[in-house]
Amino acid sequence: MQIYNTLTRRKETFTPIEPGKIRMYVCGITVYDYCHIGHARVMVAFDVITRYLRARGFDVNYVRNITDIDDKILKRADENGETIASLTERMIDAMHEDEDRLGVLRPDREPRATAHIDDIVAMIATLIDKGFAYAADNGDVYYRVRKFEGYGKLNNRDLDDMRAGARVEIDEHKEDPLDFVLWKAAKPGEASWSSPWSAGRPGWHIECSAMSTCCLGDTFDIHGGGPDLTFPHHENEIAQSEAATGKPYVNTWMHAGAVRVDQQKMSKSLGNFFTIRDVLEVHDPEVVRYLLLASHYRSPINYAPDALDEARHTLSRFYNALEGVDAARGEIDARFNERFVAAMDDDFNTAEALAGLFELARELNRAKKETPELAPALAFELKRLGAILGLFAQNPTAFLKAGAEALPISEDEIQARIAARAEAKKARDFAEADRIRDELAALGIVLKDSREGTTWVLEQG
RNA sequence: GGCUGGAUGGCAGAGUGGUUAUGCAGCGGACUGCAACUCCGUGUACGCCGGUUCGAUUCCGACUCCAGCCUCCA
Repeated sequence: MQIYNTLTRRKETFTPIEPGKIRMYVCGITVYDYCHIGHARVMVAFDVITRYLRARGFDVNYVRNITDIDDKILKRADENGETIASLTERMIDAMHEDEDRLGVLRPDREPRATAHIDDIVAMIATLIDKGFAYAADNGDVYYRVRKFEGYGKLNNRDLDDMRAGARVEIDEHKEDPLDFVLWKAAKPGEASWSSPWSAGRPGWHIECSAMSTCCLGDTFDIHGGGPDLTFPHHENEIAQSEAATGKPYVNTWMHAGAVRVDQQKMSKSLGNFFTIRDVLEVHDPEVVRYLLLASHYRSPINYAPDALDEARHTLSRFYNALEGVDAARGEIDARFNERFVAAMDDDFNTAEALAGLFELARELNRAKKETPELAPALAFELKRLGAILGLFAQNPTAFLKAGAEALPISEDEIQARIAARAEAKKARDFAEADRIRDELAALGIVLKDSREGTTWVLEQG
């Protein structure tokens, strides 16, 4: 199996530290607002990665943290006039609701920063002992970046090339402008925890070092996250953890590609983001999931509402194939599974894996009319492989009729119209039959005739 | 300025040193009363300029353009 490693900037053969077991940490979100499509991409990407690794027989321990204390949280809670706990609990619940709807399985553990203050303080103390950190007289603790030899290795960056302070205020408490904060002394009235240096709160980077090490050990297999975390967040994590433990931190670094809007990165600071819940108001969660999986997890994708309409249309092709077949395990050509596994083994190439599933769907459609006895096994295989991507779990008819509850006409009335059309057809009154069909089509109801009778679906996309 | 990526047919999007990606749309055919669904067939696509090679979209170099990181951001 090959995985692209951000650290080496190439695909590498993946070998777990402990045979058969994979320890994976992914940076989760800071819970001060609703999740947007960029978050959804990371969630879905690592969900599929986890599902596939498990299907491949690995015992995966998947940890994704929750940042529940930081400046943005303090600010937002203050603006809202609510407590930090109230804000973060609301946002954690919302995040869980969003990912459940997207079919994202929960990580095995979701450690929260506020529950690991002791571990964080202990790691900072170790870094001070080893000379990699220092307490300033304002109560802050900083990491001494130039002391760590490998600093910049994840981003191929040289310390002397960095424009220190070019875009950020230089803090006079720092020995070097590039030093970053490990512990932040609280201002009067701010939430704080006691520490040997001051009453304060952890810096952002240290929590991930502390929690990942706590949950997964000094060295683990995979560390993932969004595209904007490589610098400084992950670079700083490496500096903290390797300085503290004296061991390599992570073997494989994985980063998802950005979600763009109008060719610009979707981000909180640009304000050009779509929240997951807003998108799910108008689109089936599986359609959103399909759209994210239709391109490789590392490529940038441009988010556009039209793309979702097309994704719905495309996904309905699979459901059309699955409709009317009772899937059942059976003998099947091994090439479908082989192509799927080969694609996923090659750095989780979901686009190529899906291309293979389209071939399988075509084979299923062919079987449905030519060799019906083969259809159940093909449908089973399609659903089995789809499940590894978290797709095709819905009832096909339900998917194809999704949105029907909003129609101004009931199922019974539609059936009555279909029966009337059948009568007209029988009487060879095609003008009347077409009139009925057009009338239903105006509502988005598409009729599908077959030897077994007429069924209907809602217009797709 | 430094560092990463990317540029593929009408659109989306994989991939490959010489042979079909895939999906949508289009075109032709089958099925159908006509359609829809489905099936069959159908596209001299690889930013630009050089180089390596028997042969490059695929490797190498220059160039142009796009995006990301260098500040909080998934």
